[in-house]
Amino acid sequence: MTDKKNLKTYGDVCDCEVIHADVVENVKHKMPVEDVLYDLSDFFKVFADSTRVKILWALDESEMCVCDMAVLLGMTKSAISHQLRALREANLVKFRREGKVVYYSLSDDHVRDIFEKGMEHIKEK
Amino acid sequence: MTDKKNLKTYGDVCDCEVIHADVVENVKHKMPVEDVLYDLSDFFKVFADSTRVKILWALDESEMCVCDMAVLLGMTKSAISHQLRALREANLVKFRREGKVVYYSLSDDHVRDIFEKGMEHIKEK
DNA sequence: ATTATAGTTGAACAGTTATTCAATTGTCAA
DNA sequence: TTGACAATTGAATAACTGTTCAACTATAAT
Repeated sequence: MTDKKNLKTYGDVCDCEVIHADVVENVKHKMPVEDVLYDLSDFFKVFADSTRVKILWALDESEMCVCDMAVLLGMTKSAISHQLRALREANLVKFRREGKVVYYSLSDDHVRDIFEKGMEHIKEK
Repeated sequence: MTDKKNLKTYGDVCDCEVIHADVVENVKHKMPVEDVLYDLSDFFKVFADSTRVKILWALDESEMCVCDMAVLLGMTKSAISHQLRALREANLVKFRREGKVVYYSLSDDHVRDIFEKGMEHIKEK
């Protein structure tokens, strides 16, 4: 038997009649502000592409120039460079220039941590 | 001065003339197989949307029905349901039916781990 | 059976995104 | 200064993705 005190109509907000108001209110107060969750999903977008994952994985092994990465992944320098921009904007890679060559490397070790957690999950199932 | 033994032409694979062959070969052997990296980026795609992040965050606080989530996020049941499908396919949520109502909850605690790592990164910069 | 509501699903549309191509910049060597 | 090449950039295209809408299924109550 459902407790009527926990039910409430929210027809104006959504196409629902019956919800658990106490649960919703409780969770609403504990949720981070909208901006944080938006930034978080934006951050994960960076990992949501196999090219960028490959680049990050490679840079976790060794510093490399754009040409190295292009050859390693069988792609054009242009394609790699576009993705490196996304990685730079997410503060995941840093670079140094040596003559005509630009060497990229990981800027911190969050990448390895996040990859590990992801790998744990996909291996389990 | 650059060591010429580390340079090699790969004109057939890419628009590069000069690369560090030893680095590339070394990294190539250490890289996981293509499929794994593809699965990994697919997995992160699930976190790459603010609606799904909100749902996961909410479910980490409390089990909820579809209506609850719809009201909490100010979205239609349909929109929520579509995203729940993605979360189900990624084995991130489980559900139980009680009459007409379907209750969702997290299927394991990888979500919390991954959110923590992501938050660490975006807070730093 | 009929009605009402929770939830799911498929198609369509709009917005986003990865790669390609061409053009450009920066650096070095002759 | 001219030529060569590493790297970046902007525009265009093709593919992908999230939400909406309408139709549908499942369950419970009258």
